[in-house]
Amino acid sequence: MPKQKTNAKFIIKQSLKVFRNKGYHSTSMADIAKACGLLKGSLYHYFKSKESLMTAVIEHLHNFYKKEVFAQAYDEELGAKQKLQLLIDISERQFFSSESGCLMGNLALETVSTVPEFSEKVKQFFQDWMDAMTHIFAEKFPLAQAKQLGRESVAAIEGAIMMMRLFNDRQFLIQAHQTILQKFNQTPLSTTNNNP
Amino acid sequence: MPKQKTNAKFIIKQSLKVFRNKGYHSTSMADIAKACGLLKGSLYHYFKSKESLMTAVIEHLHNFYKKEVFAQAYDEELGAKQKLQLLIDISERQFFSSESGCLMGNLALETVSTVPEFSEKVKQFFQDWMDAMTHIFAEKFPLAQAKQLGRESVAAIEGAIMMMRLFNDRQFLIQAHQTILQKFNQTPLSTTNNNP
Amino acid sequence: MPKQKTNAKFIIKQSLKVFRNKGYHSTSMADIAKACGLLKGSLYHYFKSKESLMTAVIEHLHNFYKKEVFAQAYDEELGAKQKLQLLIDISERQFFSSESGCLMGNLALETVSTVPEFSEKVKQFFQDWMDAMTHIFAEKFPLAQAKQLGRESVAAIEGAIMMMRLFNDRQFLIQAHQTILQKFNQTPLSTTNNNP
Amino acid sequence: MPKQKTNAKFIIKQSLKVFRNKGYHSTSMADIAKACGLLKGSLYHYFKSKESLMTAVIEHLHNFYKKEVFAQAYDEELGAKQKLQLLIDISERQFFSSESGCLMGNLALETVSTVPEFSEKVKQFFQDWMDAMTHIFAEKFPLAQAKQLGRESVAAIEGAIMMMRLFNDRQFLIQAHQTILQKFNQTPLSTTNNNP
DNA sequence: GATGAATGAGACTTCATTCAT
DNA sequence: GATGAATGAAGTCTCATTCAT
Repeated sequence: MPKQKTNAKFIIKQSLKVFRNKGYHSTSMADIAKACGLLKGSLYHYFKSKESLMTAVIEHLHNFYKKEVFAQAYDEELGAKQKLQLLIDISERQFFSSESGCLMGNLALETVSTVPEFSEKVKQFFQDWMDAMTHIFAEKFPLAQAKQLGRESVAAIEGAIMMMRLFNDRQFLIQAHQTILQKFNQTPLSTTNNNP
Repeated sequence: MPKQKTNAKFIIKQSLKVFRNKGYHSTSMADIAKACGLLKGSLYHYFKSKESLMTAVIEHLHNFYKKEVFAQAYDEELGAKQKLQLLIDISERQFFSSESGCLMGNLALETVSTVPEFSEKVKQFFQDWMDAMTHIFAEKFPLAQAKQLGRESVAAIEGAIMMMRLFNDRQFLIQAHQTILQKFNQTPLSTTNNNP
Repeated sequence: MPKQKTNAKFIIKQSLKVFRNKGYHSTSMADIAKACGLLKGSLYHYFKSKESLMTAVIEHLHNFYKKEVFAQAYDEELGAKQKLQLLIDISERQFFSSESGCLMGNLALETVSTVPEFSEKVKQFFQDWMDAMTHIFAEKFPLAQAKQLGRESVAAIEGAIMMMRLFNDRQFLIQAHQTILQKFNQTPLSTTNNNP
Repeated sequence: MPKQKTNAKFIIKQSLKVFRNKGYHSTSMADIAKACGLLKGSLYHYFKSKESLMTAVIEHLHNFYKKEVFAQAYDEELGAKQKLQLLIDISERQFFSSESGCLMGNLALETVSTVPEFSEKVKQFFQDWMDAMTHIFAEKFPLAQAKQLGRESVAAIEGAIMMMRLFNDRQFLIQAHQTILQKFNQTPLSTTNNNP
């Protein structure tokens, strides 16, 4: 039975929820402290600033996705279609489990012009995600097309999450995922396609 | 002879730029004042609060899109495909002209959980946009499918704008628009099997 | 038919009402302008500052009381008791006609330590009032006692007006006035009172 | 070993002095902070707003009077006259010790039309005071008359404090108290004619 | 390690006052 | 004389951060 003692990991996990829900600027250190059952001052034993806490949260989340989600794309025991389905299932579960959308997407829009340090990390996250998708599509499609599909898929998912949250309607994300699967099932663009 | 003094419209236009770039919470009234060549206090001659200024900005932008963009979808002198192309061209020009993405999308994520008043207005904006897209698709596709396509198109565009801004790469939006056009050219799902 | 045109007198009269109701510090120039049907800036054609406007209001009210109220105390065609009754009747009517108590009393408490210029004028007002009461009592009582009664009467009336306003109960003032009349009807303190 | 740090009680006591002297609206949080040896922001650790601080001050003062002053009226080991004398002595000492009059009276006039929340509390204070006076008078006078005397006494004291402060002359309050004692020594109005 | 008092910069907002029109 | 835009100082309040206990 693990003791639920306060430590950096616990603070990160609680912060993640608060940041994802309220955004970076609207979240106060007091909000986070409350979510952790601490007082404001205590947070500074673990993180030297709000910004460094946010950075830790970003990295935690990025690592989580790398291990739990993107890694599936490189599990060569599975077929491409299986992998795609798996990625979609896992991330759908993630985004459904919180009502607050995607922290990385939220951050992308909120801090791109105010906290460039975050942008770099958020870009890396999305790059990894697009690479994973590209890798899957590349098993069936030419690389250039696979890249397009990877980029487009991630963008479509993020757009869908935005609309899902705004309208409180999960159908947006479900639909986006279905469309991605359909695209995978399309015939690749053949570069040479003039048969009788 | 044009009036010289600052007026509400000018403040709205300047605010739009600042809000779109920095977000709502990170933009101070001093930022806006500077962008308008005024001092903080002077803004309160025109808007009684930061929130009411933001509301005016939202409404201004919504009206602009209604008149200049969405209206094209209902111009029955044009064919559906022409209309779709027109919508895409106009909004692409809009989103390219600012480096800051889409204010409505930014707001959607930033304020959905902190300023519900804005969310309502942002929702109306996206609903109008989706309706316009749906109206175009409905000329070729069954209504249910047209609705899906309308929702998906708007979501995809917003996702693409997010990525475009983050990666500073217009290709995301261009690609999203191309995909929408391709979808329009697809064969509709036939709801009726064509047996004798 | 006198034209109700804006002039200093009109502004003074409107200001009096607003100041009496809201107090000096809580009344803004915009409040006064609205009560006069003007805009803020226009007030400065008539008074160079809020303080000078307040001063004019004090002087106006002081003059009004001198002429319409205190003067009765020196109308030697009337008997002392008649004069007292008259003073009471007139001032009761004044204080009943507004729901906002006594401007001078309000000012006395609100600005005594923040705007000494007002205090001096307010003191003169109350001094004139006490002198008038003293003058009446002096027709029946020895001067020292008359002075006491004059001071006490004015104080009691002001206290009653305070309570009247707070509790919205005119009985306080009515009762204070009755008590003053009773005091007048008492036998004077005889300085030599050792009769068998 | 007494705690060293500032605490809410200390802030309340310092605030009381400042509010009583300058009034509610003219007192800034910076004024209070200075009186407490703090900076503005620090006050908000103890009170969430200026209004809630003022409320705490009112309640503190009300409780003080209930325990230290009004309670004397209900100490049935004393005779009515003794009690009256005691009440007067204690409150006289209070009002002499500050040069700023009576906070409750000041507030009554300043905030009756601008901060209704305060008015309610101020009314309760004066009601308790009048009840205490009434209780004493009722030991000698019929209840209706005792009520009148109670109301009138409190009103007269407040009026006297106003004049005392304005003219910087303690004689006003001394005189008011003497008059109250004299009234107590009067013969009650007999409600029953004493015929056989 | 945890507290919570204290800080000080900066946010939104109000308002008396000025001045060009 | 009247306007209302503009000012700038000052007010209330928030918050990331520090630090003695």
